[in-house]
Amino acid sequence: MEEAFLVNYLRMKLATAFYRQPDVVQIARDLLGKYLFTNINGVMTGGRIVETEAYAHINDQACHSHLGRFTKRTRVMYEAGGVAYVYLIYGRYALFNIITNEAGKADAVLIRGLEPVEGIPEMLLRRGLPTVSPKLTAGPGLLTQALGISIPHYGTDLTGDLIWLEDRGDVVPDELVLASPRVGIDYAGADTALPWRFRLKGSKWTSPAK
DNA sequence: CTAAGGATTAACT
DNA sequence: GTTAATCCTTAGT
Repeated sequence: MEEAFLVNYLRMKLATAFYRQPDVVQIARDLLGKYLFTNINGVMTGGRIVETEAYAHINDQACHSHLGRFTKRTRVMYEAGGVAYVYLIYGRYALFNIITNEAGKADAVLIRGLEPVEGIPEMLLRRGLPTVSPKLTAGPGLLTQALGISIPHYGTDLTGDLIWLEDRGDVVPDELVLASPRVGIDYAGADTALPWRFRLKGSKWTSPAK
């Protein structure tokens, strides 16, 4: 087998077919072990996804697009799967979500934890940290800082060369997946019991939140 | 443990 | 048009 082919095979960029699958919960689980990269100002940074949460447009009050809510902020959620939904929370932190499903079915997966792999010196610089620790990328508002993702990346096509995901042949077996209720959504109306938060068992790069 | 921070949104006039 | 409450969190006591 040609080496070039092998490298290509092991580093396959996720295509629209992946993002447009109908089951957002399944996608959230399958994203564990995938790799998220950015190439901003010619600097590549990225890592392995170890924590996600699913948000569905139906039967899910916690989802920004629930019951067809369509506003300036939620507009991209209604595009076909494979674009970035970035929004600001608590006035400070950008959170990165992947839009899934077909156009009009506004599902999303929030990326909450990342194991740093590529461009670690640049990530440290962006985070203002001297050494590598879970404070680098363990948390949804932290990994966006480390990767340089912010509000202007709202709507970015995830099959392009700015922000993208790769399957590197890393398979996470079910026994290493922890499914639990989501974080930070216990406000009026949200179903806090749904086990739609997925974590890689034993990873120190999952978010510290309750 | 708690304060911070600013956009977003719903609820008003 | 305006106001007030809210938030898929983090950093710092």
